[in-house]
Amino acid sequence: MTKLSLVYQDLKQKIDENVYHTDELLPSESKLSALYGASRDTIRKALERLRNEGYIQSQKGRGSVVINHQQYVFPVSGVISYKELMGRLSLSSVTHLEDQQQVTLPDCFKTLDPHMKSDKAYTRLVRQRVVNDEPVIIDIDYVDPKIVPSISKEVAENSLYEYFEHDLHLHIAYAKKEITVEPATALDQKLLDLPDGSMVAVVRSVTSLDDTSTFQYTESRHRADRFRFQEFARRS
Amino acid sequence: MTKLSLVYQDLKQKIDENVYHTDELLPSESKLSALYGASRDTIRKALERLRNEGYIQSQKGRGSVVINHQQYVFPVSGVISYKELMGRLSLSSVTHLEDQQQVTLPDCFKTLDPHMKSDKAYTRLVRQRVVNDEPVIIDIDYVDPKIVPSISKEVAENSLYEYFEHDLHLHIAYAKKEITVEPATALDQKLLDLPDGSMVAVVRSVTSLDDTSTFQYTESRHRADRFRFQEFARRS
DNA sequence: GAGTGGTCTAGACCACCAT
DNA sequence: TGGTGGTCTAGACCACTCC
Repeated sequence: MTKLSLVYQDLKQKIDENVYHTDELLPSESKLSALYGASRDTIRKALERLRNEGYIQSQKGRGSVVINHQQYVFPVSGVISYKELMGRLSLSSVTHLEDQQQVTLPDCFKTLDPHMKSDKAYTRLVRQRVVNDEPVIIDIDYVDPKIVPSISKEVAENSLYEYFEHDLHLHIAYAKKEITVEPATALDQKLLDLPDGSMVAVVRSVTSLDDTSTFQYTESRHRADRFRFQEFARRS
Repeated sequence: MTKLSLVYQDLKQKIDENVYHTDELLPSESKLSALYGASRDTIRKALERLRNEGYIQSQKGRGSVVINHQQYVFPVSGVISYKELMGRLSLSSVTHLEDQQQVTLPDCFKTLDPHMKSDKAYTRLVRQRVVNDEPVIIDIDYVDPKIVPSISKEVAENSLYEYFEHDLHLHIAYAKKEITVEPATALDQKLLDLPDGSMVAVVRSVTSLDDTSTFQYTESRHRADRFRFQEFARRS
């Protein structure tokens, strides 16, 4: 753990637990510097992260104010696994692996990754996510078999990311995402229990590692009436 | 212009114009430092911005690689005005002011701002956005009249943000946003030319100033078939 | 005038990559 | 082994807010 992350984590936790509450000023940067035994620069880097995530707003000559930040709903941005998200939201859910086979990539990822290879073989997983006995999401993943040679049913029904990072020691770095609204397919209707003519919200992502190699394409199909994405953004 | 933004802007432009192309390494931090006459720390801050926006990926011991970053489509995050966006996409569009009156806030913003005042008067604008002779978005804005006393038809049909920042000297700082998919209302059907039973993608935002005061609530209603949001995200 | 955050600098040490 | 990015420090000056 770096000193930076320690300061960042601690401040975030204290804001979450209302040790510092909304509309209040944090201690000044020099006070935090003394408190944590870190240089002002290190403190400032921690504060910058909190600013970017919507925890605080800094004002020249005054200090850093705690913002009434959102309870998490479903973040658009953030490269986070379904399992991690369920944990943060304190929800429990069940995942069913519906299908696994070798295929080539569908064209629907072309807008996200114009240079994708459409002749290369990928491992395709179809998983259904059930919350409170209701199916709400279908995840269709395409994983590069050169990087991830095999995926067991247990892994698929628990967490791909845990497996990738913990067991395979892959360093997931970033993703490009896209949200659209589309007519439900026959598969959607079957697995999400939808009537004919329904719409679904589709989140497609292309995920890359540290070394910029793209290794996973995901299509996440949500029941439209359960879809709610939230986001914090700063004016640049 | 600070030195930091100069370096950042220049590097960004050079990546956009393929002076540095995809999968290539940027000059090292110490070389950039010499090139721009700036300290390594200033260079690093500029590179960090580029990392966060999906322009580069840095690798310890190697350097910073240019990532094949996305052509802009429609960013989810980012506090950006419709006019600015049309400029970036090189699209031209026409805005019609459909209605303006004093009202109280509707409840639909409660999930974004639980502490909103539902008894306070706001200026409500209804605007229709037309691209290529087709209506694609309805924007419904609620603006705090204590901060923005009046809005002319010219301003409403050009750009609210230009007016807020340029003329009123307001410092727009951040926004919370939410995306949902909802049935089209009668107004949607009329202004977006939609058949009965259609769905629309709705982006609601709550926008705040420098001093953390909330001054604008926006409901942006998109034709579902024209809705495509893109986003870059990093694993934290 | 005292205190605050914003910008910028110069220097140090480390872990990692390439050769 | 030399060069790279990652972390951390100490100090300087500025613009701003608040009293």
